[in-house]
Amino acid sequence: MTLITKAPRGTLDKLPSDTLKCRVIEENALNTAVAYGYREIRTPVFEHTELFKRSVGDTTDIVQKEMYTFDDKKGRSLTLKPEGTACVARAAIENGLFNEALPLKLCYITNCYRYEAPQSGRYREFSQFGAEVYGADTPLCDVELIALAHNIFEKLGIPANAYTIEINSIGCPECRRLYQDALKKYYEGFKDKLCGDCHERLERNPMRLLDCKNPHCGEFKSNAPVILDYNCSSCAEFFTGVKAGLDALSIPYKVNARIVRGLDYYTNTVFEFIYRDSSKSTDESFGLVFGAGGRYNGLIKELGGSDTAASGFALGIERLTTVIDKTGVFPLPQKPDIYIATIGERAAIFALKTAQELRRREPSIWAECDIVGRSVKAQMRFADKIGARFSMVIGDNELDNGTAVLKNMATKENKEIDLSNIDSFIG
RNA sequence: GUGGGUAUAGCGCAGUUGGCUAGCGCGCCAGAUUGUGGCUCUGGAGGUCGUGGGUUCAAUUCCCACUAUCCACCCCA
Repeated sequence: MTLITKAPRGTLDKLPSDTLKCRVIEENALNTAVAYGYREIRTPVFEHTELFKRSVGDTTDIVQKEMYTFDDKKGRSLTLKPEGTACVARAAIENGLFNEALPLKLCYITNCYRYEAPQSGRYREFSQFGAEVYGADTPLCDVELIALAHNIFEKLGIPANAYTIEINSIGCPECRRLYQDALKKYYEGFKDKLCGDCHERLERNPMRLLDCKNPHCGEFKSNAPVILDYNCSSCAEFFTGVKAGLDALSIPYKVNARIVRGLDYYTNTVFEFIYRDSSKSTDESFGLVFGAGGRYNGLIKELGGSDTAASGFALGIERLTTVIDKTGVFPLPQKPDIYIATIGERAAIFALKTAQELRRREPSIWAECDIVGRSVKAQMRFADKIGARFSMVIGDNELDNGTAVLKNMATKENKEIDLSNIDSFIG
């Protein structure tokens, strides 16, 4: 299999059984968000490259090596969106949405693109559900966001013990600067004992030192400075408020001081939803992050809007699908209500008309009939294969008599019905 | 980007110490006195044995490269 019959690396065909799962997740997330006052927004798949450099951060891996960037025919540099938050922020600023009643709550489902090495649960094209709140700089706002996610998981049937909500506060930019300095100073003491990756982290992104998986470097973690100790009094108070709010709603969470987000724009609250397969490993570090988010108060101003607080999260649809496959139960796919088997041209036309009429009367009725001219036997076999609940055979006899036999495929019960009265088909 | 595994029909797999028309299971299509499903039986369609080179009389099998895929790292939803 080569060339044109192979999907590009890192992409995924969503086959009928997959799209069904995606729809369950998407409809659930969207409908649940509505109950919290979120309204859906859709933005372009590509944006000016500069948007992501400014928002995600020039030094992040996403911007430095993972973006699908190209020049259009007029030489403008465009980039396929690597995440949703920056795009929504841009659209909100551009369209003056902050002039509406605040807080402004927006949600979206969108595909994202990152040029990374594909791996389990990681694709170059993936989709996210996201929710963002603007103009609410309070712990309760963050609590409500986490509550929304929690509610979505609950409605999807994911058991509460299958995942953890892990929260942390990385403070305001001032707290973080102090902390990073302290962390750097601490690790510089062991510089010659660190692994190669950690040497780079020390320079580029010191907070990443804490989740190095090299056991050698791990030895230094326990005594390393903890970011929560460096939160200033107002940031600490904010974080206390978040915890109190979650407690009040009886939403279980764990404080995990090692959570740092990869994107530059986060401030204060950060959190992750992590699936932990207990049968696979007892190691704390093992887990699939299927959703994450936090507060990003600086972003709107950074992009040229007025100073507006913001907070939000994103869920990975594909990752959520694997979590539900392992823990929850997807509803069974729908089956046809009736299959009309036919003999001869006259009956085929009659069946086509009848099926059409049934579907017009009752759009939820799924009616099928033969369109490939197969034998009655083959038609019945097909009806069975697709799981039709009822079947009937129409031939010249039935057309002349005006009656036919409706068969319940499961119980084999037969019932005579009047072909001239289409209502007798229903029920 | 780094390291390791894999690559034979739609799916899951055999196989050849290099050699006749490359097999099996499932699935798909059709038939079993011609107007009826699930079981059974029979038949059928479907494969450039990932791609390109090399060694050889001969390569799906050996060697090399490339590509894809999976796993781990980096990073992340």
